[in-house]
Amino acid sequence: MRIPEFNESISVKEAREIQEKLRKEVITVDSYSKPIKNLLAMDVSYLKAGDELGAIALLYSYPELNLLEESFVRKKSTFPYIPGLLAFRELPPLLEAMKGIKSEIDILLVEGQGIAHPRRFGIASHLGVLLDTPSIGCAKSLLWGKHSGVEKGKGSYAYILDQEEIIGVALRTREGARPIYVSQGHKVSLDTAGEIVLSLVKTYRLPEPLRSAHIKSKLMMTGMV
DNA sequence: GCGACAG
DNA sequence: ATCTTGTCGC
Repeated sequence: MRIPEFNESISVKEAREIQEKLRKEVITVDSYSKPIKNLLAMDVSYLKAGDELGAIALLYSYPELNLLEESFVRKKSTFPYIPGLLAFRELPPLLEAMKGIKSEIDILLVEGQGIAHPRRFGIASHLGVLLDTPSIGCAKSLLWGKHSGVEKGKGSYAYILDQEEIIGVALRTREGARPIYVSQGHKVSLDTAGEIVLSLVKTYRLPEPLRSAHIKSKLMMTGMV
């Protein structure tokens, strides 16, 4: 898979303009032909002190979830964390990590929002559009929109709304745990995104691939491995 | 001005 | 995101 260049020296204003321009490319209906046979889980970890980011990409077979490939890179941060502009901070290292993955990728699972974003262009949508690959956004907390209460049982959900528009789902993946926030990244419908995420949940709140990515990137970053 | 605010 | 042990609750 060819990885595009990413302009890392832009202003906050330009970043928002890029989102407004690229949001037009997002496709929010299922738009892939071949069955999904693998999935790339991606996450970024930090160190308490310092300005380095550690990005990891784990390729799993789907739906068996056997780890097929793994790539990790460290990179200096070039953009601050600003709500709504997370992609400009984390995409550079994530794209770098993807260069270490040899196989063709069927779908991307990204830590963060898809279209559940003020400009409908969270990091998962951004990555999906740049690579023209189906992607799903999966976040641990809400950035944009409102939702009603979610029933107690696993699999229950409530739509995330911005006015009248549905921009994602608050999905209960485990009883007694707060819901997670799933939204279309690119080329997948909300239904499909929710179904895939739920199929990846085993024992914990987070889907297994993202949970592993969290743990592994943290270990790599702290030099524990 | 006030409140909200992915990682 | 990150700093951190025990502890309350199902």
